[in-house]
Amino acid sequence: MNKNEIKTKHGNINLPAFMPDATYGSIKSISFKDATDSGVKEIVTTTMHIEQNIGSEFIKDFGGIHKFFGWNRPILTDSGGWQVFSLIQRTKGNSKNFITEAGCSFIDSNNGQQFLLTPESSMQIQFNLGSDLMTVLDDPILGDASFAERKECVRINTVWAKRAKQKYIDLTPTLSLKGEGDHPLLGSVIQGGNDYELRKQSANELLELDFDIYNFGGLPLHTPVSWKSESEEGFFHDILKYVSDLIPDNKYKYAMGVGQPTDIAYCVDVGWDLFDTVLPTRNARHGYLYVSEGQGEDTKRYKKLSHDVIRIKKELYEKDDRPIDETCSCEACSTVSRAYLRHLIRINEPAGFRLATIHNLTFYSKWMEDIKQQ
RNA sequence: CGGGAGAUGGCGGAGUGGUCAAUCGCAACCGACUGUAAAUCGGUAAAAUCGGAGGUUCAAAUCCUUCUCUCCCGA
Repeated sequence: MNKNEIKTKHGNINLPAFMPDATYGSIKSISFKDATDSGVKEIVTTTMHIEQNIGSEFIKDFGGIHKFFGWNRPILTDSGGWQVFSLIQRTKGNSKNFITEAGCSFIDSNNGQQFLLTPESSMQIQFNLGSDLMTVLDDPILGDASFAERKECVRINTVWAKRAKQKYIDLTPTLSLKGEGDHPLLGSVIQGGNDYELRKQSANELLELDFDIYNFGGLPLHTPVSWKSESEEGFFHDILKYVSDLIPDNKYKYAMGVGQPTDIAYCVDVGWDLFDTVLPTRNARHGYLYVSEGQGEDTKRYKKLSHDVIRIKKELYEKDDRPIDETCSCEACSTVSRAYLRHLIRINEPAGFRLATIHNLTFYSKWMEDIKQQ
């Protein structure tokens, strides 16, 4: 096994790798051609959104998710666990959205029907799509949930992982006959919130089940008390190193939802191979751009790596005729001024979102190259 | 010319006798964003004595008179 790359039917993934999120089947505001031009080599998409909005049976009949997207590079599918978790978090009090050991039960907002997502059905959906890297249905929990809640989530999470793995084996008859690259790889998600012992328990239980990829799950979001506010970046970094150390080096390690460029650099340092986050794309739409050091406002550092940040909507850039980043050759930097991009984004013009997204993804691509050079 | 409606902060627009030196939204400025409820969310600042004049009242942006202007309908 070569830890520098992952073999898939749709090409090899060079590690470490950053994969932008194509949540509803699209990297928001750009085309896959734009993504390719920005250096994107692999993407993440979410099974739940595809299942609910298009239907994986349809995708299967159509010829698979790669054909449907017009993207023939690797695709990692998320299980839907996080999406349901997110749904439950934001509809607290709605007794129709809940999790039991059977699976995730929730109201499909598209048709009002009760929907049950199980470890088995999530796996089936991902096979229907023809994913390259799959994720077992997991049971996320916020870092600041009660210990009892987190413990129960870890228990269910392991039960589900076991069931998902069995389903995966059932659907992969040639599994024992061929090697990596001939069948999709399967990842499970380590949970446990902000408790080291629970993380260790979760990791150990999942390691017994022998997955190809081990994911760090449950980066807390949208909570009044998140890890960030409870403690400084130190804890965030510490637990990612701690969990990475629990996973043998012959396994691929995927830090879900990470993160800021400097956090990715840190995580690579402590052993993580795969990353995905919404930050470069969402921030682009909000006018938050990543640039080389010396080109912007605040400087962010990790060891020898550093970069600046620009909040393009600020008055400061009103008359700025320079490119976003003078050292960047992306479409945005080679065609428009900061002043013009500022104008486009301030009036919510899709063309502005597109250029900003192209720039940020180009930055992330370069950043991953810089990390490899370290 | 007749009939009707209206005039409130940069803009839109609440408010029809006291609790209105005036709600709210937009625009402005600043922040946040981490397996996307996110072209979203939060904060800050600033700005109107409520078209002009007169009157009623203890009290009016709110009622009355009149003037100015705008819009709609009909000649």
